[in-house]
Amino acid sequence: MGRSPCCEKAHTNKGAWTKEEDQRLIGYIKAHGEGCWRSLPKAAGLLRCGKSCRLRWMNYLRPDLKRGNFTDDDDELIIKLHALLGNKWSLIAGQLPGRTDNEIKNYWNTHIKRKLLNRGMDPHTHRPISAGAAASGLTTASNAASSFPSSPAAPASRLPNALYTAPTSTVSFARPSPSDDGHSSSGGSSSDGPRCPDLNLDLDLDLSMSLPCSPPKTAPAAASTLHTPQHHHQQKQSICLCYHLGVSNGAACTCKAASPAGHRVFRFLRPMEEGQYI
DNA sequence: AAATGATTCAACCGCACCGAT
DNA sequence: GATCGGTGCGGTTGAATCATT
Repeated sequence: MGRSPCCEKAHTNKGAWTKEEDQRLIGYIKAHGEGCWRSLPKAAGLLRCGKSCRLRWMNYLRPDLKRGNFTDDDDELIIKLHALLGNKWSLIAGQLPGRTDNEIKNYWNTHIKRKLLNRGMDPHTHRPISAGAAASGLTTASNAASSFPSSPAAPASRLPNALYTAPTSTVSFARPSPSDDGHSSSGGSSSDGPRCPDLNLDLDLDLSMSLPCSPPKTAPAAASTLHTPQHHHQQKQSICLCYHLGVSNGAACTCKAASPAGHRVFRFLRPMEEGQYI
């Protein structure tokens, strides 16, 4: 029973890649393109699992990867996107051209978590740490934050509730007060009342603004017939999230980057809630 | 200079999903 | 509708590197 393993483990290398392996992989993909990772190792003469090849290529060898430090702007964007999407690293990475999900995940765990903690924010909920447990009378948005995905099983469709259920076309998150930039746990935002008091963010989602990228033409029709989405692979039932985020145009929106295999039409998607229309 | 602890990040693992059959 | 193979994602691990004593 069960599935056959993705590769014959007894005959595959593991661990760090050598330069020779890298060159083989690069050479093969340059010649034949990505795709069919399962058969790639054999075709390329690599004693590696297909998944390992894919990971190496995606996270390290791809020519369009941006190496080097994250800027403060990157940090803030990641924080905002994490507040909206939770641990959906691939979606977050979709908004940071040249960055990989793995890189962002690592960066989050090693840097941004600490940064938020230093601000007195809970990196999971994006709420002030001391006020978090005591918070009551939560708004929709703060409910969304409190249900954030530390739970691996949390369906993606449940995550960005702040977006999904926002009663108006604009969702505003409280801006952290200057005094928060330290150890303040009083959290100026906690007294902001109904305006998403616990999400210490500065993220305005004005859906009435001029849209940076058009929603996919096929999405509305598909979305109109969808049922409850259960996962994040929703190209048939999704719209471009850039569209809703109001991400600046051009490079930031990588929605239209299709994978060589043509699986992904839009790279940055969010599932539609039932009954929701564009 | 050596030992120890902390941090970083590439890589692995298991699972879930999609498309094909 | 059920099953299977391929792929992608998120969580975790562990070796390498850095900082401190």
